[in-house]
Amino acid sequence: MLDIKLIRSNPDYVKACCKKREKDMDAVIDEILDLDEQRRAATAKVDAMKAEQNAASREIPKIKKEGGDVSAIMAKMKELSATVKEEDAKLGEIETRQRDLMLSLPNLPYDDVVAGGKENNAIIHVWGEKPTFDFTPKDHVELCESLGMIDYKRGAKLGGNGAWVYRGMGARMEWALLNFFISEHLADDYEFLLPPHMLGESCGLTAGQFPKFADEVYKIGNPTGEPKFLLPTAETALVNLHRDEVLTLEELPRKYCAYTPCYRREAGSYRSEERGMIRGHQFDKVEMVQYTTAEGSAEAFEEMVGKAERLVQKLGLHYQLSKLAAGDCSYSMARTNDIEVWIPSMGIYKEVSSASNARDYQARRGNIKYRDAEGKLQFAHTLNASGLATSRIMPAIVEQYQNADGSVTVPEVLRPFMGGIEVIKPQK
RNA sequence: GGAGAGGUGUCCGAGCGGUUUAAGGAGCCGGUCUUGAAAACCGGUGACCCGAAUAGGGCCGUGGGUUCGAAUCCCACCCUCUCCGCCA
Repeated sequence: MLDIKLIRSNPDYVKACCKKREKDMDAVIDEILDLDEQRRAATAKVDAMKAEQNAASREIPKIKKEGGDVSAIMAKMKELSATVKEEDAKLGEIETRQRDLMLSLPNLPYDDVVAGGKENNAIIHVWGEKPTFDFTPKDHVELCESLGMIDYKRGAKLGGNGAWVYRGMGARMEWALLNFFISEHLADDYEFLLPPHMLGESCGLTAGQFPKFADEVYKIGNPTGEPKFLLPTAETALVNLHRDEVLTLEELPRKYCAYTPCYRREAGSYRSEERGMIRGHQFDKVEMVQYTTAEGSAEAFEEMVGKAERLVQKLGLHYQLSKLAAGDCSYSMARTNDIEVWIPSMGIYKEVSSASNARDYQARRGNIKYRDAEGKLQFAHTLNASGLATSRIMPAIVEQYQNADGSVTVPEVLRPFMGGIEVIKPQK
């Protein structure tokens, strides 16, 4: 959520920022400002009436005690009470509408984030080189099947389209990847968490998935009580950890990492080129989240990008680092860098990590604060970065590390997590 | 799933319709005293909205309701604890 004071004082800047993201929010912003004036006027009116009620409430017992007659004043107050109720309801409607509109606004991109969509993304640097093969390389779907790593057919039988079963060396490698990532984060003093996968509505609201992207998560209806949803990323859980809390300066930055599957509907986004596990409804990811001070978030962002990059480097995978244009940044984010790994069979780079700085956007939604050096309350900054998502790392590994005989060499850093296995050989 | 108990300010805790502007502690900050500290005593100590304001409003799990007036009464929901049941 954005600061209403900023929208009030500089609506043109906010409008321009939205346009950088290719979102025309002019009408919404104008309505917010209009509602804001209505709200302030209505607040003044209602508050004045309530002050009168309070004064009468103090008088009535006094008069009663002195044996006076209160029927007249009570009749008058009854009338006022009805008016207050009415006006308060109107005010409530204005507030709700204003809040809904506020929640629908995207985060404002940093000034150095360029305008436009995907096509304006810029490559910051490229690491490693495209592997070359003196044989005809196979794609990951074929490799994973022939190596008995992934069972797509039975995955579909169990979970339908976009589901697969890791098995044998596939399951071993998946588990090894997750353990490798976590061990690296532990070494960097990130606290390891395993959060619940079913979250309450307010988690989605704070993270910024709701209301905008409510249709893209799996909802879990219950016969009684409030509905829950399956988290689309561990960020949704981690960023809610300190919701409605005041953190102390000493405990910032807070660094967390968590492993969870990510559940996404991916409605309508499946393309035929995205075969195999490039885009699934459930994939595994280790996520990093930091809570920082306002001053500390820029540095934290660089740290997290660097950490994610190092993971890909240690795996020896060729990748590129991109700085996303405003329109391609996540809705809640002021800045996003993507790490995209080379998938030889597709001839393109695919995102394996997205690192973003939300600044105070999520903190405002979730009321996450800290006390600064002067003792004043400030909204915390939240950042997140995948570290990493496995569902594209494994295709990249099997394709980039494949050998002429159809085997796949296991990246060295994973071997300790796979019982020392060096090569995954085709099954007989 | 059933029964019971409970959710109050940074923490503990009172409060059961109108002297509550949320008692009383503890903690924290400042002061007095002291060589210094402790103790004792005195004063201060919340987040939010509106506003020029030291004026007002709102906040006692959340949302409704009753009332001239609700932390206090009623309803629904959420959460915690205890016991029972169910448990691939």
